[in-house]
Formats: sequence, C-alpha cells, structure tokens
Amino acid sequence: MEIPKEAKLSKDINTQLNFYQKEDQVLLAVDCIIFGFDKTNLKILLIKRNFEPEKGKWSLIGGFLKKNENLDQAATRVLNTLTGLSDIYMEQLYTYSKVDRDPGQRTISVAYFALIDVDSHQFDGIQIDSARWFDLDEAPELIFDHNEMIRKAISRLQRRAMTMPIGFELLPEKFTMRQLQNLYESILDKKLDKRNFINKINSLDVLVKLDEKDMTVSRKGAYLYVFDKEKYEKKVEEDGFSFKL
Amino acid sequence: MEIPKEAKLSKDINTQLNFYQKEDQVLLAVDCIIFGFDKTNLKILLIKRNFEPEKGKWSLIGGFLKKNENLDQAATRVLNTLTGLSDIYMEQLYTYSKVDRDPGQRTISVAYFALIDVDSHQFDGIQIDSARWFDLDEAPELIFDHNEMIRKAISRLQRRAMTMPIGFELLPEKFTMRQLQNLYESILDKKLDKRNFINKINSLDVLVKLDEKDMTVSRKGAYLYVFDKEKYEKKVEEDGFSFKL
DNA sequence: TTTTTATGTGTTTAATTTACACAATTAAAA
DNA sequence: TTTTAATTGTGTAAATTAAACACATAAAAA
Repeated sequence: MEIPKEAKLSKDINTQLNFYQKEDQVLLAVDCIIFGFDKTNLKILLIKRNFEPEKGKWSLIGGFLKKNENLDQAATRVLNTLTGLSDIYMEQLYTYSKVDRDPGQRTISVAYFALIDVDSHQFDGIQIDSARWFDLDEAPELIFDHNEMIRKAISRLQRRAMTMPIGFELLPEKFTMRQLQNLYESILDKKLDKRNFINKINSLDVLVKLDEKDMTVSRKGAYLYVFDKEKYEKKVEEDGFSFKL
Repeated sequence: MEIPKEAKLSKDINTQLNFYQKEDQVLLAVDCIIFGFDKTNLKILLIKRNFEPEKGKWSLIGGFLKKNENLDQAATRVLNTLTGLSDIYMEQLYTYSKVDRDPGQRTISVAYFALIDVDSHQFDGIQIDSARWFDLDEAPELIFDHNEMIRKAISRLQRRAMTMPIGFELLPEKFTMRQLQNLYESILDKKLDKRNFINKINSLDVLVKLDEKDMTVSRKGAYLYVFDKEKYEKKVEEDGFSFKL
C-alpha cells in the first residue's frame, strides 16, 4: 500500500470526550498477511511495489478502509483484488499505529492474516511479476512495519493451529496424513513424531479416511483424508469439544 | 471467481496512488476495559456518559486518537485522564469497525484492556464522570458494542492469566496465596483446588514467601508473598521459561 | 529379482494433572 | 479457662496425557 507524501489532516486537537466533529480523522489501512501451503512449505504472498515511495521494495498487500464497509470487508476486498479469491479464512491480527510508521502520511493499519491452499487455488494473480510466494524464512525485508506484522501473524497462526481446526484451510479438501503433518511442522517450525501425531489427530475424531489413495506421493500411495466440518461443529455444539493438538 | 490480469492489478494500485486524497478518513477511538480486583472479586470500571449520543447510559471510558500519538499512548492517556493513574498494564485487544456501530458518526474503535489493583490505587478519578466499579456479572447494558468488547476482553484475560504472569498486576505488591487463588478463580470463573493451585504456583518458582503475615484475613494469619519479577525475567531470558498455570 | 522410498502401525515409560482430608493456629465466645 | 469457629497449611496416590521408540508393507523403478 502506498502512502502519498502530501498528507492533508485536520489540525483540530481536542481534549478527550468532546463532540466528534472536532476530532482528528485518520486514514485507516488494512494489510494482509497471506499464508499459503503448497503441500510441503508454508509461504507468504508478497508484492513488489511499482510506485513511490519505497518503489521496488517488497510489501504486504493492502488498501484503505472505505466509508461503507467494515474492516473485515475491507480485508476481504483487498485480498480479492489481488488474488480473485473469495471465501477465504481471514482473521484480524493487530492494529499498528506508530506515528511515523508510514513516511508518507499518518496512517493506521489494521493487519489481517489469511489462509489459502496454494495448489487448489490456481489463481493467476500470483503469476503477475509483482507478486510472489516466499518461504517463511526467505522473506525479504519489507516496507514500514510489515516484517513486524508477519512475525506477529506467525505467532498467532502457531497458537491458532494448536487450538482450532484452521490448518485445513491451508490444505486441499483431500490430503494425506503426511501432508497434514508437514503443514503442522511448517507452522510450528519443528519436527513432530509421526506416530504420536497420527494418534493425536485420530483421537480428535474429526477426520474421515477415504478409500482413495494419493499415488503421486509414493510407490505405495497414501490414504486421503477429509476434515469433517459438520462432525467437528456438532461435537463443539453438543459436547463442548475443543480441538487441541 | 474473477482472475485479475497484471494490467488490472497495476491499475488498481495506481488508482489508489493517484486519488489518495479521496480515500475516506475516519475517526479512530480507543475504548478501555479496565479490570480491577479488590482481593475478592474481579470488577470492571464503567462511566455514565454525560454527553450525546447515548447520554446517561453506561459506557467504557474512551477517547479519540490524536494525530501525534500512537494507540498505546492514546489508551494510556485516556486511562490517566479518568483515573489519574500511570504505569498501568495495558494491552490492545481488538479493533471494532461495524459501519453503524456509533450512531453519531462513522467511528472505528480500538479496544484496550487494563489491569489495576483496586485497593492499592485509591485514586480519586473514579469519583468524576459517575464512574463505578461493577462486578463482572452485574455489569449493565452498555452503549454501542461495548458489551461485546468486554466479552472479548474477559476471554483474552483468561488466556493471558494462564500463560503470562499478569495476574500480579491486579494484586497489591504483597498478597496471600488465598488472594491469588481468589483472583484466578474470579478470572477463570471456576473453583480451583487449593492444594493443587499452591503446588502449581510454587513449582513455577517465581514467588517469594515473606516472614510477614496478613493478620486481617484470619485468626491464624496468612503468609504474604511477592512476585519476583527479576527472577521471572531471568528465567525467561536464560532458560526459555514460560509461565504456565 | 532386487532396490528404493515412503506409508502405516502399538507399546512402554515418563510427566503431568487430578482427586482428596486433616491438623494447626488463634481470636472470640462461652 | 475452655470451647468454638474460621481459615491456613500441607502430601500422596491414581488417572490421564505426552513422549520415546522400530519395523514390516507396498509397489514402482532399476
């Protein structure tokens, strides 16, 4: 997201709890940390700015809140503009407000993170040369406080993955146990024991094992699973079940 | 699903750049959920609004972000204005942006929560503006989305209390084990086993037991403890210790 | 036929969490 | 002076959960 230099801000400064009309107004941006998983590695989607300031530098995608939408809608719109995708898991992360965070103009940014499955969504948006997937540990230096946003997003994702069934948002509908384990290893950035992982997942009793096998992955093939969302929600509703890995 | 071409994406970005002056600006408020503990119950501090809209209704304290401060500073300032207190634990909670959340004007609000010890801080501030402490389950209907903010704040506080040593922010410097347990029971809204609680706390090895006793609390008296912040931070630093209750 | 490569599967041990009860202290009351 | 009442302070056993650990199977490729 670009921030123009010629900022035009109200000069009014008031004490707390005054009539609204006299208060300072600000630009409110949304920036999206887009996580993707390609069956092996966790990645983030970045764009290269082709405009000033900070032209040529890598950045999160972003945009400004419009008058007639809320922040969730703004984040969804911004994501859709870049990728063409809709129905994507998104979650508000944190609001960044350092006075000079954007050298162009006073801007407050609400960071969101999104989870998408790279392979299932063969959108062309990332083919354009200004957007690219980066492995988490290969992400370049970003503009403003975007690196800080990513760090916080990773940490939030790690926590969420342990306590909510959001990992499936990063996988195709059908996936192998190994892919699921790879995903968690990528998110948590550590190796997991295969048998303990599978035992744990199975004990949660929210996956359905298909008869179908993925034969591309090994000579033997690997059984495919799907996440049974209805079953999960029923368990939450009726038994107060909570997904804990 | 729409798939943007390179040209289309560039155009969007340039449009944004060229017409930045026309980006909508908004009022950015901060609202503070102030938790207090009076050695028995967890409470929140509310004020009765003395201005329109919604004059006369109960509300969180709040104010507007000024252009020369960041959100943390705004929240600190707002809290200080009401209570006269500084050096208070505060944490950003969530940003609320429903289009018509404030009937007066389009306003986005960043919620913060604060933790203070009611008894140690005999501040005069709560006399002004019809401020009052409410037990959590006796809080009245609030304006706008403030009840929703409180629900989220409670849930965040519950999580934080289990994983960070923030409970001590709600207690006087010296406290008894029973007071600490009362605090956790209030926060988590459930009874805890006395012996298990004490064993757990002691196993963390971050409290110092004083020779001093609090004689007001029972005929026998109860030993006073203090949280050894330096020791805690040293453990975190050197051993990667993490506070888990 | 052998090699290669990834899948699929259980048990034992350690660590953590939970359940649970009674003696000690001392002010106040009898 | 003795009894009563209220609250503190303390440990162990059982249950649950987490962690460590190895080999046979399938099937394509060589």
